[in-house]
Amino acid sequence: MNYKSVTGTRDVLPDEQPYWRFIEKKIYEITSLYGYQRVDPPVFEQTRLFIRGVGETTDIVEKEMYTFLDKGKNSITLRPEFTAGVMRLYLQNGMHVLPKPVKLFSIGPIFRYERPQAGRFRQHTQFNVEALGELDPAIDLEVMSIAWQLYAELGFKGLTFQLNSTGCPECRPKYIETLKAYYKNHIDVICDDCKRRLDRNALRLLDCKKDSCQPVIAKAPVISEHLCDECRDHFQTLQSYLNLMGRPYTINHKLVRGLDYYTKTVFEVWAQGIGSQNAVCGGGRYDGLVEQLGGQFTPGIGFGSGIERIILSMKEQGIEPDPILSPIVMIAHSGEAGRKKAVEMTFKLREQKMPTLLSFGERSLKSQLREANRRQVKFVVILGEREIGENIAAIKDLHEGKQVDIPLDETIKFIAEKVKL
RNA sequence: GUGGGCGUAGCUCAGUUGGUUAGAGUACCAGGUUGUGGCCCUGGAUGUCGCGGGUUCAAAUCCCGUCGCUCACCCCA
Repeated sequence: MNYKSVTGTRDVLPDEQPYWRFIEKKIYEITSLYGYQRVDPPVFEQTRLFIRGVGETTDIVEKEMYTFLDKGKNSITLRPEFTAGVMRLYLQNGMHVLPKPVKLFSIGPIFRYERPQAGRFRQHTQFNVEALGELDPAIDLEVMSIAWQLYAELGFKGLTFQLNSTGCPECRPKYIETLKAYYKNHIDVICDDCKRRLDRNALRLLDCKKDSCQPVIAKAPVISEHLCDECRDHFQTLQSYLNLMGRPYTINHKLVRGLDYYTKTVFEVWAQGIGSQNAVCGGGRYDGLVEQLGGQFTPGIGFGSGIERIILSMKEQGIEPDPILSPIVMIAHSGEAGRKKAVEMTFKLREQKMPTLLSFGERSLKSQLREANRRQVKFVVILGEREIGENIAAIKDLHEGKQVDIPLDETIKFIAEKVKL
């Protein structure tokens, strides 16, 4: 084999397409139900947008971006997430004059240079939702509900949100100091990774999976008990809304997200069947981001959901997507006149929106029938010497195993009626 | 970036302590029906045994290197 797909990328073959269609269809239905409009920012942006938007010290920016110089010597980066690009799109196109909240969604590929594993790829596809300009926790509920309803309508069972609040620039730094102080008293028992986290990204200390660190995490100060009044109110109101709607959720004190811009609400939806990953969906509130990128203060909340992970999880749970319609008629033929008639009839049937296949070349009727069977069509129209001579078509129903002769000029009508049934 | 497992036919895999022309299932093609699919029967085609080097009379098998895939860690959808 001379050429292979690049590490961490994958081919989506016909067998998997029904999943994609099914999911996309549900996304369109639900976003329009909630009043979200689609936007498509470009796949690449100026590198500095992501550095500023995602955060200089995040893993994504430090080691996972596909960054290159184009021929004009501009530093370009394939998007490692949607939010920064959507914020840029919002500002550049003056969308801040629209009635708030501005509610947007996107679907498209995301690129991160990571080691691939089950449920993780270097190119994956995200369904992304953003709501801008609204502080009311009801918008948090709305955004979370989009994710919820999508998975519910796809057929997922036993859904639960993982929920936490990461505070705001007011209360979070104070909490981080408290957390650091606590950890410094236990520095002799924590793992090397955690020692590094203590300096660089203290919130991630809580997410360590090493057994030896668990006792320390268990007794660590909890952020929800260190929130400022505003953040605590927001968090409590959101919980009351979730209770009202009967949406199950688990307060997860260890849930911190890897991007710098999150404030207040952070959440994930977990699923089975995606290897050691568990999130099909992750998101939260980012009230300072638009300002950070040069706009006016504009609160926002959103999430990203990985479609490949949704599909893996659907397969795991045995959820079948709606099938894609395949051709139901095939035209077989023999002899010069039959062949001509077959070409003509194929295209006429397609003009009538009848999904039709033409048998190509000069082959035995047996081999044409075999192909028809393999392609799972229901009807085969046979146009051979006998049929042409008698000005008829033989129509064989492969499911029933029955065959009838129909006058040539009535065959299209005959099939059209059969197919309707 | 770190660690484990694995690279044999289009696909899924077998290949015993190194030993003749490397196998099975499935898919594919043909015949069994000189105009009729599926099921069944018979036959056929298909491989640089990932790549490079080494050990040996002899390597798919052992050793080294390399590339790739995969799972996990970090992190994330």
